[in-house]
Amino acid sequence: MKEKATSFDIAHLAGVSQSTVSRALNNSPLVNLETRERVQRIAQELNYKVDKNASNLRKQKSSTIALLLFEDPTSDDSMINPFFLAMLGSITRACAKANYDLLVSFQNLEDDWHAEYEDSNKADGIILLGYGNYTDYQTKVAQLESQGTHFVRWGAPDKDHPGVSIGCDNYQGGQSITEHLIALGKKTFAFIGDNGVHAPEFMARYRGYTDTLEKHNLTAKSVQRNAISTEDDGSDAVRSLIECNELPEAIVCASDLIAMGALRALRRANINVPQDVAVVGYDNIAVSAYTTPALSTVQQNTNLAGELLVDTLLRAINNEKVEDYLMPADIIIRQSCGSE
Amino acid sequence: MKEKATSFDIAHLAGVSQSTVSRALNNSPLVNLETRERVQRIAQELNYKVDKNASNLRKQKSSTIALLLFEDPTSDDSMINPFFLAMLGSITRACAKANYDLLVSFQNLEDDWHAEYEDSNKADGIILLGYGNYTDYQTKVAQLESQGTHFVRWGAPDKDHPGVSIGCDNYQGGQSITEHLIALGKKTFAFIGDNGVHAPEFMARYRGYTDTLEKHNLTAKSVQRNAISTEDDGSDAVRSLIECNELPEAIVCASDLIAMGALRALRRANINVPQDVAVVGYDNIAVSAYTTPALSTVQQNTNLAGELLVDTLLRAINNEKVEDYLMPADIIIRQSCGSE
DNA sequence: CTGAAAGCGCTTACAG
DNA sequence: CTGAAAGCGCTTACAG
Repeated sequence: MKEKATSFDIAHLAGVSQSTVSRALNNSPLVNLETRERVQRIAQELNYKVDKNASNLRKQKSSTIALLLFEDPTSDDSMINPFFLAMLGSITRACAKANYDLLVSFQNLEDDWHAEYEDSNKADGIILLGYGNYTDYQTKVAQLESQGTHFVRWGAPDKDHPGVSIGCDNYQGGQSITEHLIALGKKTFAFIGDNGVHAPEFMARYRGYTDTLEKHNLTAKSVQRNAISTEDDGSDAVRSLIECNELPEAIVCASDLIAMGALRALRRANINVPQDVAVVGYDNIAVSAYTTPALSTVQQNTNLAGELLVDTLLRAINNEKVEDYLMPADIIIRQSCGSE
Repeated sequence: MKEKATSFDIAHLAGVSQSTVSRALNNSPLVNLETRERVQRIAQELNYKVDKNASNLRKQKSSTIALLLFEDPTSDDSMINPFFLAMLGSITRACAKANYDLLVSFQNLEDDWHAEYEDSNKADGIILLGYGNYTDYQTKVAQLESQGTHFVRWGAPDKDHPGVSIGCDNYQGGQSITEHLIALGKKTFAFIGDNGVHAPEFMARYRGYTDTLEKHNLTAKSVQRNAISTEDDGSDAVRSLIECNELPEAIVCASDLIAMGALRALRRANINVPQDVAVVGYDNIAVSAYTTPALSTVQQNTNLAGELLVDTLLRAINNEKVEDYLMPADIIIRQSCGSE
């Protein structure tokens, strides 16, 4: 195993100064074409790579962005929400395309994020990804902002929220799927999911749902059940619906995971979906295509989202003006709502 | 937004030299307790963080490991295999526990991995994760080794393979699930999955399967169909089984994704699982618990795997002796094999 | 177009 | 226990 080559080694071999090597390797137009090619050839032969630490230290930037995945402390620790995993994939790809490295880290909301702002040195900017309660981490985000850290957050844009947000139009998603159910002739509804201030995404979906019902004069027949976001929560909520004799014609779930639980509880109670009751979810996670019946749901375009997040952050890093962006939500119709 | 503080700023405020600041911040026992505490307090007040680039450059290490996720070029580009996603989660957590950062990057087998050895500067070691053909990337891995790069690979340990491998016992997994089916009284079998040299994991599962059949004198009634690893492959293979009138009592799939496709093709052909035919998968991806019927499968313990991978790599980085490790595979029995 | 020199912010022998 | 100094490997004004 040879010592790792430095730019001085190349300079020596190429018969030029180390400055010229650096310029040649960075494709500076200042350097003579022939010299540049010679230097690059030698660098390749030696399998030389610039030392990122040195280069970053000198340039005072890292060409790296950090992804902070924080999970709601109530969610199942062992399994990451598949939606975030999909986002992670698209973010990874978007970073690669932009020639940025991606540092990934999981955080709990309670954690001391200091461990991560520390990344202001290791990363040029931060992507914040996770559902959860604004107010819980607002102070931390505000601190990021006051430190001048560049960051973008995944979530519903919100005037009160510091920094830039990219999100999916949860209100419109809730509207669209509810409109679809109404068009299918459903008259009574239940919504399963937290509609409180602690889950703004869910709340927006809920508002889209209730506003649409209201528009069609169907509000009176709607009930709502709380469920955080796990399968068990969904199952419990549906069981309670059954026990209270409040089972409606259509159940709108705030997430696919909740809908999985709802389907399970209905199956156990020998209630047929979609014949007896229609069920819809939200997120279009991979599983939703494989349930029986396959779940109708609302899709957030994770590929687009990843690109948008990375592009926006990169523009922010370059001190360009960046703005919130709200992506449209698309409904995916499968069997669970009985449209066929 | 203030300028970022440096160790000199702290030295100035604390009335000590910059060297002492550095030592105090690194908890060097050399420095007087009182001085150390004063320095640390001031550092905290200024929200000072050591510049990782400078520190890494000086120490010539990065406290970062890189994860190279390479995907088989034949697999569906848009969706990452959920198994790898689960691994990614556990690796992320294991890194965090060890106070290492994780750089994530996706690679195609065709890619020039140079872009990543480049990480020898940015990362102290590399984790290689992905199914696929050894021979395809063997030269690249050999090059990693010859450069003295520290790396660990996820996959079946193999004497011919350069470097250290951590993997799951695919042979034993194939055995266990086949034994279970035989115990249930199944007499005729089909295996769906590539059993060639290009997919060593699948081949090991296949050998576990055939050896077990042989042990029970059931070989004659076994057929094998090729399928790379996607759902469509599994569906195609089962259709062909049906068309050729070769449908057995039990179908052993080399992966859960293949099994998903198998279930779909059987449902379309109005063949009942598990009454008419038993189906089992491999991987225990999240989806497998939600199919109808729920899929019996073989689990690789991703949490343990992530920890093992990180621990082993870290030991390799410290130039400790590291060895291949083969994790046991556990069977997960659900409804699709008709045991209930 | 090229070179000599400064300096990014640390850590760590070396000397006291 | 502490300080002055060197140096990690680059990039980039500055001067020619």
